[in-house]
Parts: sequence; C-alpha cells; structure tokens
Amino acid sequence: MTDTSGAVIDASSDTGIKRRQIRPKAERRQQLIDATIRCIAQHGLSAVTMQMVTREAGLSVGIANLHFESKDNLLKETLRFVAEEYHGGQIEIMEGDDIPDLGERLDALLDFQLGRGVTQRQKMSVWFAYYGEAGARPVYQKIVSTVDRLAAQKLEALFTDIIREGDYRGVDARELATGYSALIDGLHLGLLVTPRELSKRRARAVARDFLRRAFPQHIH
Amino acid sequence: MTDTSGAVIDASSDTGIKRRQIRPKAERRQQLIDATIRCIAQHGLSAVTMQMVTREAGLSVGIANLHFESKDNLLKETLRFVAEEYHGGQIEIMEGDDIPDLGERLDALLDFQLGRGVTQRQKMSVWFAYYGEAGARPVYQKIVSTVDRLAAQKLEALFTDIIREGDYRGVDARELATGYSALIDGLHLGLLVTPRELSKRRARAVARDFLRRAFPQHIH
DNA sequence: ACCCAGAATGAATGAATGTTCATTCTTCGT
DNA sequence: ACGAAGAATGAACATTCATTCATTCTGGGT
Repeated sequence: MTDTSGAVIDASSDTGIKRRQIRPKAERRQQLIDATIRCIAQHGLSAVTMQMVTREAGLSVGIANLHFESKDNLLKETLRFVAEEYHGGQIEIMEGDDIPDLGERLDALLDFQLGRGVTQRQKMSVWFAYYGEAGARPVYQKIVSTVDRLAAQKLEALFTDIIREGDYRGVDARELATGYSALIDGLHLGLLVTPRELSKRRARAVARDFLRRAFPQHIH
Repeated sequence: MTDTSGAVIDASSDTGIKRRQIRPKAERRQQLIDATIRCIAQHGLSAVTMQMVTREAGLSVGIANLHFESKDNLLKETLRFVAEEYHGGQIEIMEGDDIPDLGERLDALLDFQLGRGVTQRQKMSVWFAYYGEAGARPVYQKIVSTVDRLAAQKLEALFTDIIREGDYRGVDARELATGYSALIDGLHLGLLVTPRELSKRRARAVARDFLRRAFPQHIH
C-alpha cells in the first residue's frame, strides 16, 4: 500500500510502513470530522466520498462506519461541529464579561467573525456547502437554526445594552441584529466566491462602517 | 409506462399515453434547465440525478446528453441561467431610465431583490447550492463573478448618483455598495435557512433600514 | 508472559448513476 | 404521398460508491 497522504503517524521504523494504532473513540471521531472538513473544502460537498475522507484521515474505509453509523451521519456531525464552533465562539465573546467595554466587545466580535479562525476558506466552504443543501434537508436546517437562534438572542441583548448606554434613538436592537448578522453572512459569501473583488481587509471595513453608522459613539 | 410526473403534454387521445413530440433545440434546453432548477430546489444539488431531471421534464434520459453534452454541462448552464436572470434583472432596473427618481429606483431594486420573483425558495436554493460548491469549483466561481462584477459596478454608479444628488457627506459609494450587496445576500440566506425567524416582510424592512440610514432623504 | 475485548482493516457486495447508441418516431419540404 | 434529417427513446454497460463483515492486530489487565 502506497501512502499518498504522507500522513505517517507512527514512523518508529524507518521503512515508512504505517503501523496500526488503537486510539479512543472520541479522538478518532474528531480526526474523521477534521478530514471531512478538509475534503469538503477541497472537493465540494457533493464530491466527498467515504474513501476520500478516510484516506485523508490516514485510516481505512471501515472505520468511518464504526464510529459514525453512516456517511449521512458523519456529514451531519461535521456540520454540527462547525456550527457549534462558530456560534459558540461568538456567544463566548458576546456574553463574556472579560471585556467590560461594550465598544471593545463589538470589536472583538467583528475580529472573530472576519478574522483568521472563521474566515479560513476551509471553514467557509463547509459552512456554505451545507447552506446550499439546507433548502432540501430539514436536518441541516434544524442544526443550524438551533445554534443560530441562540447567537441571535445574544447579539440582540448586546445591541440592547449598547443602545441603552449610548442613548441611541430610533434604533431597534432586533432589526439591527438581523441586519448585522445578514451582513456578516453576505461578506463571508463574498470572501468565498469572489475573493478577487473583496479582500478580508475591505470586508472588515464594510462591517465596521455598518456598526459605526448605528453606534457612532462606540466605534471610532 | 406510468407517467408519474402527470405532465402529459399531448393528450390528443384519451388513453393517457404520451405521444412523442419533436421540438426545437432551444425549447428543450430551457425545459431541461427549468426541470433542473426544480430538482435542485427539492432534492439538493448533490442528490440531483439525470433520471430525476429528465423525468421531471417529462422526457427520456438520453435527451439530456443530446442537448447538453453531460450532466456537468447541464448543471453549469443552469447556474448560468439563474445567475443571468438575477443579475440581469437588477442591472435593468439600475440603469433603466424609465424610473427617473433615484429614490424610487432604489425601491424598485429592493422590491426585485426581495420580492416574489427572486426570493422564491426554488431560485434561492439553486443560488446557494452553487455557492456551496463554488469553493471547490472554479468554473462556478467564474460564472458568478462575471455577472456579479457588472452588477456591482452598476450599483456603485447608482449610489454615486444618489450621493451627489443628496449631497451626502462621508459616504463612500463603493464601500456602501459592497455592504448593501452583502446584506441582500445574507438576507437571502436567512430566508432560505431560517424562514421561521426571518420573514420576507422583515427582510425588506431590514434592507430599507440600511438604505435609509445611508440615504435618509431618498428613503422614507 | 499471556490473553482477550474491542479497535482497525480492506476485499467483497450490491445498489445507484452517468453515458452510450441502435432503434423508433415526427415533421417538413417536395 | 413520400423520404430523409434529425429529434427522441430507453435498455444496456461500465463505473463508482456506501456499507458490510470475516479477519487481523493492539494494548492494558492479570
């Protein structure tokens, strides 16, 4: 067997022959999810095969059905992981009291949403691959909307605090939160599909502009 | 042969047996593209098969490879059709001098973008199905970005005119156009994935708010 | 040193799908 | 009325893929 992935885990002998390793279930699951993310990003959701994923993970084909029941389930769990990572990160920033200044907290949120971690092409590809199928797959809709709703509530709460602090008039927190979320999603799309036209730098500027127009005292 | 699609075209005899019809190439192509759109919306891009599409169109499997060379090509042409329909409609409104008032023209644009025609779940599903694959398929990226760039230019031009007319200060047409486009994309996403949380009505309100904040004299 | 629970493997299987092409059928010009 | 051009058909074929499971292997417990 030729190891094309180059991911030799145990190179105890210099022969390059990969030794079988036994690892706990949780670790293998994560390993497979990570490999799935890379495969979706590189080949697209519709082109992903089990062989592709398991080879990317440096494992055999049987293992995927051992830890996840089926391909469908693996894809579902991968979406859940990405969704929770993204929304979890946002929520942590929004409700975290480690940043007392509300303006700075907004900045941190923006940095997270359009910064290194999330905006990596890999993660964005996965994100939108699922969005694309969501129209036809209620399961995906449910996974996304569950975490999405919580994040939306936290954002609304943060905006409400900011509106109170800045005594802004004629601004509806809920509507503004909806708009901001949509704007961020749209910018992610732009970064993914037309990276030539929209740099990450400019995307950040656009998002900051939106916030500044709404909360001029909090964003400089 | 049982006709499950119920699309009996020629019912000249009351037997219900579908008669073979010969139609010009262009018509069949459009028929197949329309069927493809419906299939993608209902089953998702990754689940679409040639059998599914041709049955939906009420035709035989061979016909698809007669008018398009391959499945890949059919999907490509379908994307091109949807992209041109959407962006073409926008551009027509933006550069159309049949609406002299710039504020009204903005309204018309918004109506088109979040109105009946485009926001149908069918079209949105198709739109985002391709976005999802765009990360891995340069062909899709190219098709979308080509029409996208033109629409972005027209929007920037419209905004520039409005800024001049309203004498708005501290507003950059290009940046605002990027933001508005992203906002509309994001709202489409919300309508598709979380229709429970975001109604079409509210999406329109959010978009109007964005425009009002930027061009208060033009949007009431 | 030995054993065994269960983790890991990958060849085999069966189902599904894209594509081909020999054949049938329609239409239209003459 | 006739014939030819080419549109339409769908059974057949080759390929690809998800899933299974008999077998092999590993590492911790005794």
